[in-house]
Amino acid sequence: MRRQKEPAKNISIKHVAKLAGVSISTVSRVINKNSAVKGKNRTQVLEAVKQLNYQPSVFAQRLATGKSNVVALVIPRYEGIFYSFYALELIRGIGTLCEALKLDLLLHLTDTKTSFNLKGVGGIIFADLIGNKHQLEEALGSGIPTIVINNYVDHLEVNCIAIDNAGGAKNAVKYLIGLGHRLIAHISGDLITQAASKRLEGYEAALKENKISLPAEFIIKTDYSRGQARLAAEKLLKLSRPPTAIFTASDSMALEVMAVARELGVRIPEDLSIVGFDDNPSGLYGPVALTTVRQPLIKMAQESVRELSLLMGGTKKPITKKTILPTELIIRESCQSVSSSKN
Amino acid sequence: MRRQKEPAKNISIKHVAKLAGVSISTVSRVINKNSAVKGKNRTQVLEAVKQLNYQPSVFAQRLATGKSNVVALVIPRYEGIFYSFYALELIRGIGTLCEALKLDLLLHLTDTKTSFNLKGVGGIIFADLIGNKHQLEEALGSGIPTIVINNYVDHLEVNCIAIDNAGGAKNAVKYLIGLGHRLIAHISGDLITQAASKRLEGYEAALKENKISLPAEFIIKTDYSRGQARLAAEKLLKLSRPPTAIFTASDSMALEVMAVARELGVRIPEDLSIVGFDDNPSGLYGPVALTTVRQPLIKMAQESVRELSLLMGGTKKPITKKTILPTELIIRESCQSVSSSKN
DNA sequence: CAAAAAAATACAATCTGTGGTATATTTTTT
DNA sequence: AAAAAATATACCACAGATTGTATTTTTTTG
Repeated sequence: MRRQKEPAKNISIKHVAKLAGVSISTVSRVINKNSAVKGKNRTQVLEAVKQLNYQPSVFAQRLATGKSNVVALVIPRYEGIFYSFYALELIRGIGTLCEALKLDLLLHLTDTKTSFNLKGVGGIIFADLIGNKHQLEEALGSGIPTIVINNYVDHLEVNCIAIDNAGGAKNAVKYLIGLGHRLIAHISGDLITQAASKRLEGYEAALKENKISLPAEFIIKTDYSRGQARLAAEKLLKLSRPPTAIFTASDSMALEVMAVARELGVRIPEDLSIVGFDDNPSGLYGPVALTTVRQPLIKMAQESVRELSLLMGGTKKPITKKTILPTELIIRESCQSVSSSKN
Repeated sequence: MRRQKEPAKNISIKHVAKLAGVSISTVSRVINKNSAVKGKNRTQVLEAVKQLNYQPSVFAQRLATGKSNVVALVIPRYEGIFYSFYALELIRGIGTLCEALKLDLLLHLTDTKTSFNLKGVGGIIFADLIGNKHQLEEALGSGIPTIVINNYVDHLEVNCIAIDNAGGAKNAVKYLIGLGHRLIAHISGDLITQAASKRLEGYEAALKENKISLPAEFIIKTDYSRGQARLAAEKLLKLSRPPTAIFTASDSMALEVMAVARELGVRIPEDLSIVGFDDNPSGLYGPVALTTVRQPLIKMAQESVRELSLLMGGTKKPITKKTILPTELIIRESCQSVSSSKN
């Protein structure tokens, strides 16, 4: 168990300059623009840098240039395994690209009441705007390059990348219709979230397009929680004329529906088809693998960093860019065509 | 869609000083030590600060003081839902406390080959040392306060906080023994990880303490993956004299064992008791809730930030502190006493 | 009330870089 | 060979704070 010795006094650009026998500014030039300094001086500087193991102070650099290569990711502090997967997927995507682009990633967990400071941050990514619209406005007001992901923001001049929730939902329901289902119920998420309301929208659009009209009780609004999903499932399955298929606004709710069905002796997919949304790996662990709508999380994450780094680069004129990424229907075992369901 | 106007030129300490009619250093003193400046000057400075909405530049501060309040969390870049939960739990714990202590949290995803820079970082938390021992040594060499969590490091002078994997495993197995089980198998994780080898150790200790000796085939070593867990489960359950209980080194493997059991018609808990490790919420979603060993992730996370901030405070003498946190056995539905298992 | 002590404040150096400009040096052109 | 152009480097003024020291102001005290 050796004790680490105190590190020698920090070596600054001065020491390098002295050792190399050139001026400070020459060292600075060598380090920054490769072009300016050439020949013997350049070699000597590089040699000195290596010999002293010199690393410029980021703080001095940022102070001098006024630029920061720190990206702040602002993301809700929710709990739960489904959210964990989602959040970490985003973080991995963003983190990986930040690393590639030599950006530092600062993490900022928020809830509705956190007021944060953006001091020293060069760019901001808002994931999942929750009740914190004012934070976004503050960020925009500060002039720091900002981008919003997983929310389509149309009333503010800010780049955003969202997922085609409506389209994904519509496709899912069309798939069920294609299997012959007509009695298709929907368990929605919390409609104050954009995702949930768009998914409901997509569900309704698919029905309308196919001229299917259903009783109001076929749509049940929840807050995304397991508890409410359970209640919804029970209500639907005990209907005198129950649905033959249920589309839920999230995988977690779909799994809960499966659990309820199991308890009530309703077989999946023979008696009931289920489609979820998110493509959470949990959907694979049960007795019946869940058919679901996959969202391109990693792609969204990486795209956001790419766009942000462009904004941070600064020279570009800030054309506000709104992106919507397509989803993909992942067909597994939880759906069956209605004709074969009488087995 | 309003366009944000360019923010006014940054206001620095100078402007405040001028407006308040005092010197720059007086302003600085007001902002930092509350004591020095009093009376009218103090009031005027505070007034000016508010009026100009002055916020000191972190870079200048760090440059001047040589101190940084940035904490870097170095954590593996693994994927998968079980890891996601674990990692996000840690991140939430650390992030929350960082916020409380006014520390910035920098995230650093690593794999064995990433070489990272610790420039401008005031403290480092290593979570789950993977193949990156050299990174840890680099950190220690740099003199930056460092702490390791979820690994017990005894050969280096560094604070660490780990979980009592051996004790947790031992308790779990003792619980099974208490239920009357004697044929208890273990599916281990990747033994190059400390957690897995300690869990195996605890399993063996519990058996030894109760003078139970079992054939070698009752211990199966895996890499934590679902695939290998499946193979292990199949091998165990097809034994001529199969185990009546299985203790796995992780919940994910326990769930896989459950799936295999279901396929083979082995009832849980009637025919087979299962205990996992981790207390991952996924364990709650299946038909039978999993009995498991809970690790105090949040506590570990928060403790690490608390210790680190002390180290970063600096004045303290660096007494190396090694902490081991206890686990808790969470009893749910996946175990049954051996006598009642003949039903 | 003046002198001494204490407190408050201003000045200037420092932290470590960047970047514009002036000067010195080399290269190219005529 | 001289003039013009291009290039390399040094010098210096920043960036925005902190902090030790000198100085001024205030308070205390004999």
